[in-house]
Amino acid sequence: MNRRPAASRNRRTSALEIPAQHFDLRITLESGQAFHWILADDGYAGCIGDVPCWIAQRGGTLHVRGAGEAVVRTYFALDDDLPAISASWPTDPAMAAACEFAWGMRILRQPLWECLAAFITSSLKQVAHISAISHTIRSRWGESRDAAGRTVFSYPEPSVLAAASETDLRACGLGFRAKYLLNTARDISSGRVDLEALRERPIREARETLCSLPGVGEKIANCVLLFAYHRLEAFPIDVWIERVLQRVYFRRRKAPPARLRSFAAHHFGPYGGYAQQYLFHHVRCTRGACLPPPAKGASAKGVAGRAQKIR
DNA sequence: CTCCAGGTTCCGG
DNA sequence: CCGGAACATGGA
Repeated sequence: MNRRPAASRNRRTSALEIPAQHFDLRITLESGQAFHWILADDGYAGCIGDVPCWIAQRGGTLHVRGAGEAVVRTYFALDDDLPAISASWPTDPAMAAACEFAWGMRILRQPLWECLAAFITSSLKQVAHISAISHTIRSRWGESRDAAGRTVFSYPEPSVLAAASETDLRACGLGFRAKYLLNTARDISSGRVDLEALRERPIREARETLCSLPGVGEKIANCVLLFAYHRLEAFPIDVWIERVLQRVYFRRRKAPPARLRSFAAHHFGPYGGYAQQYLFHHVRCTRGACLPPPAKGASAKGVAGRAQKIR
């Protein structure tokens, strides 16, 4: 719906054009980093923090309405040297396949709070569910903005959600995550945790502080460190990445979590977070079909080994 | 109907 | 440190 003639949209001013090499807008916005961008014509509408905007990519050029060049370049990390980053990755077949599959994907620099909040709602949820929850929360408590003719919403401040009731949050489909989001919003708005101050802290300390927030464990902390703080060595291990590590790099489903963590930190290097996101996007899009078959007698409960329904 | 999803927390070996 | 169980919801 909402397909209207071009004349009804705000096109009196020409779009800002930004050259962007080694960049893929669609993959970047649909790889499970941010959850609020909506398809609008041949581009995406959404907010970069408080700034409503519409962005499309045609070849090596970004067409932007509503946001300035600096905001766009920072958010999409166009300053990252992607060829240099990918050159630092290990050269195994799985990594090479993911690199080719997702080439041009950038690690975003998202606003701290909205990234943290989105990932608190992410546990045991599919990406589509996380997006649905994000939109519900934004439309309920955020501020309405116009992005080149599309209505978009900012993410509500911590103080706003801190003043909401757990019942109202649960009504957004949050389930048991409602209490986590509410109590974390309270910790932020009360000042017990200062998200901005963590930018200056060593990654270990920042991770430890993030993990002190209710509903935030190591995985979500690493997602926030990577997708908001742009700590490119942060390596979130979710169910998909765990499968990749076990099946590709260990060849058996036995390595304990601590072993996976230390392996990832040493094997993927200072840009491990980028490598992780390429691997994640590839394995998720192929629903595990890109993984090697399980080692000999491994259980059939893995993705590729899932028994098909009989009849 | 069953299975699973970008996990965290709590609890006993 | 490790593995298990509980925790809600909705789509495939």
